[in-house]
This record gives sequence, C-alpha cells and structure tokens, in this order.
Amino acid sequence: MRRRDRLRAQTSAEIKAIAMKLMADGGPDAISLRAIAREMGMTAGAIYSYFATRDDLITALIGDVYTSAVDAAEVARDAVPETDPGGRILAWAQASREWALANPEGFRLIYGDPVPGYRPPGDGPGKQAEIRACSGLIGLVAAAWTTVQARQSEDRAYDWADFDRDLVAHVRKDFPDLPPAGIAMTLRVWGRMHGLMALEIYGHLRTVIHDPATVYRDEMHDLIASLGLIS
Amino acid sequence: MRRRDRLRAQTSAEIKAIAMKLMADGGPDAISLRAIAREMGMTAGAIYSYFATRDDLITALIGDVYTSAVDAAEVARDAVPETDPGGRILAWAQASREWALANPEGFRLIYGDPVPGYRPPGDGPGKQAEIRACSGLIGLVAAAWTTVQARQSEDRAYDWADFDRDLVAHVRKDFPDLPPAGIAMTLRVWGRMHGLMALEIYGHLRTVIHDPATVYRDEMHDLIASLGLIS
DNA sequence: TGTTCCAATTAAACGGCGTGTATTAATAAG
DNA sequence: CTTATTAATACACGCCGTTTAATTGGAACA
Repeated sequence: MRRRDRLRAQTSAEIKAIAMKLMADGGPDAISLRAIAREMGMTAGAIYSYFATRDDLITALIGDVYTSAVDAAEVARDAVPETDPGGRILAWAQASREWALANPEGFRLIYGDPVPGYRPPGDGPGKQAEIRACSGLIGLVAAAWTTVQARQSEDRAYDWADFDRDLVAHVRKDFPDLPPAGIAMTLRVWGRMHGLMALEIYGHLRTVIHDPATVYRDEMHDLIASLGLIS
Repeated sequence: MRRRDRLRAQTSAEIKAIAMKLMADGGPDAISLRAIAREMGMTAGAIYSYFATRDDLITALIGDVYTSAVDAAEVARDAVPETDPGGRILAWAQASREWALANPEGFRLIYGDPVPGYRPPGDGPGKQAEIRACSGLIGLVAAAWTTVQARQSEDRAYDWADFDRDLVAHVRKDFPDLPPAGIAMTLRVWGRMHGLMALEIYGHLRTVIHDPATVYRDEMHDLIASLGLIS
C-alpha cells in the first residue's frame, strides 16, 4: 500500500514533468494527454487514473508554475535588505520579468488563455499561489506605506468592503497599519509590473523596440520614485 | 467577374461575422471551420475557398477586432479638445478599457494566445492595426511632450537605433520634435494602460477587488499627473 | 502456498477537430 | 456553344479528449 502510493506519486510527477517539457517545446497547446502518454509509453486512457480530466492536469501545472514564479520573485526580494523597500520592489519586478522571459510558456499558462477550452476552477493550487503572490506584493507596499501615504494623501477613499473578504482578513492581521488604499495601491503596482511584461511576452513590443529591458527598468524606477522611495 | 467578386466578398464577410459570433458566445476556441460551416449550411471544406487555412481566418478576425478597438479609442480621444492632452490620454485609456470589458474575447484574440496553435504572421492586417494603435499613443505622448520633457529631463538617453526602423521613420516625419525617449515613454504609457486591463480581463483581479474601475481610474490619473499634465 | 481483490492499464470506440484531395456543379469568358 | 475557372461537395487522414469494458499484475489474506 505504501509502495503503491509512492509509485503513484512518482508517476503523477512524471506526467507533470513531461507535460511541462511538451509545453516548453511546443507551447501550452502542445499539452495533450495522448502526447504525454506516447512519451511515457502508456495509453492516453491510463492518465485518467491520475488526473480525472485534462483540465485537472492543467490546473496542477498552473499551481506548480505559479509557485516557481513566486519563488523566484521572493528569493530576489529577500536578497535585498528590508531597510531598502524600494530595492525590494525593484528586485521583485526584475526577477518576475526574468522568470517570464525564461519561462514564456509558463507565463502564458498563468496569465493568458492557458490552453484551448480551459477554465480555471474556483479554488485549487493556482488560486493559492496567486494569493501568495498578491500577499508578497502587499507586503512590499506595506513596508513602504509611510512614505507612500505622504505622497498619495489626496487619494480617493477606499473601503474594506471594496475588496475580497478573505484577503481583507489576512491583510488586517498581517499589516494592521495598512489602510484599504494600500490594497488598491498594490493592485496598481501589480498592474504596472504586469503591463510591459505581458506586452513583451506576447510579442507586442517586438515590432517597436529591440530590447525592452531599459524601458521596463525605467518604468519600475518611476514606480518606486512615485511611491516616494529614493531608489 | 464583377458579380463573382461581390458574392465572394459577401460570403467572406459572412464567414467572419459568424466566426465573431461564435467567439463572442464560446470564446476564441469556439471558432472552428466546421462550426462556421454548420451555421452557414455549408461544408467545412468550402471555407478553404475563402481562407487558405484556419489561421488565415483568425488573422483576418484579429485585424477587424483590433481596428474596432482602435476606432473606439480614437473616437473617445477626439471627443476631448486638443488643448487638453491629459484628458485625451484619459479618454483613450478609459475607452480602451470599456471596449475590452465589452469585448473580452476580442481582447484575448488580440493580446493573448488567440487560439490553440495560432502564431501571428509577420505582416498582415493585425500588424497594421497595431501600428495604428501605437501611432495614436505616440501622438498623445507627443502632444504632451513639452511638459513631459521637463519632468523626465533626467531620463536615461535613448537612441533611434533602439527602435524599429520603419516606426522611427514614421515618428520623425509625423512628430519631428519628439526625441527617442518619447517612444520609450509611449511604451510605458501603453504598458500602464495594458497591465490592469489584462489582469482584469483574465480574471486575476476578481479574487482581490470587486470593481477595479476606480483603481484603473486612479492609475490613469497618476499617469497623466506624472506626465506633468494637470488632469 | 493458493486465492481473492483491486488498482492500473489497455484496446477500442465515439464524436469532433483541421487539413488536404479528387470530383462534381455552376458560372463567366471566348 | 464550348471552355476554363471556381465554388462546393464528399471523403480520407491523423490528431484530440473522453468513456467503457476487458485484462493484467501485484498486494493482502487464508
């Protein structure tokens, strides 16, 4: 029984690994149960012992990929001392971009239409990783909030009720000094990191600029400057 | 011959219209030649008389959708007098977001993985529409450049060689006073508009905030403020 | 040891898909 | 009226996700 479970987990991991390889080679749409089975010397139907449906496999993959992305960002963030909140934001942003450039298919899997008819489930590991990423960003904003607050004092009032109930609970526990506007600011930070990154990954900048790295750096520099952090 | 051409154009338009309807109903992946043919009372193979392959049809659709998006943005922009460059940028941004919310599938078609195995061709109508959108944004930035220049004077130097040759030719003809940094700034503006919009359309904000409209408005307001335009 | 049981796997099938190809019907051109 | 072009068809091919029934093989128990 124990042995059986280990074999099962191992096979499940192999399925995911091969799915990742197929995705890296031929894009997210190259993930097909038949191709995976072919690669493993199995039959397509056999995979249904491990994943009830193809979307379940995709969901598991999204969880793994998202986790790897957030891991990379957090490692880069933690390499910068907490006394430099602007540097931590910059590190997060640049690590995210570098991860995306190194794993474009993973980025599409997370932030785009992952695969033909896939629709994400309500919960699942992807959702959890997303919450983790969001929490990381909120922490970055919270660490800089005293200076941000001074500059954004004229900001429109936000209310806790504007945001997701569970997220609010977490935020008020972990960052008791952060007002609702801090979450709104976090979303703006997220959006600013995401915008150029998505345009670049999906090839929309290629027809304009040869290397968007400088533009992205300038934009992130402007971001932390507008947050009131020197650099 | 004339009559033949007219019928051909009409049928081609009907194919695209039905494809748009299918996309609006069931997402970009609902576009299948068989489904279109079924809807038209034809055979799947017949469509190959009008579009050599399914990707060609998608390409044509992308051109149409992109054009409609840029049209909406330009109409909104032109409703604001040229004496208010900040308002014109704001109008462009909000019209783009509203278009995206009204046509989420269209947004995915343009900015995401349009459809299973599709890869955009080098030229084509989609590229032209993208150039048109980019030109519109450059125009907006150029109109505000004198104030922008004052605030971003410490910006890192850009060179014309950093950008696409054809685009540079157009820019130097249409906006002779805009330096290379103006194109970089345009990309940053584009990215800032795109970021929150993409996150929202792909459902990543839904788990955080109930209505991102205010955040988007704040972000765009901050954008034109950082450009040195009052509001 | 022999037997029972159960999870893993297979083979086959269903319907749907994009894409070609050979063929037939219609229509414009000479 | 004849001929060349072209739209449309029918059919075949190989891919896909998913389901079902039959088969295997190892674990557990007597």
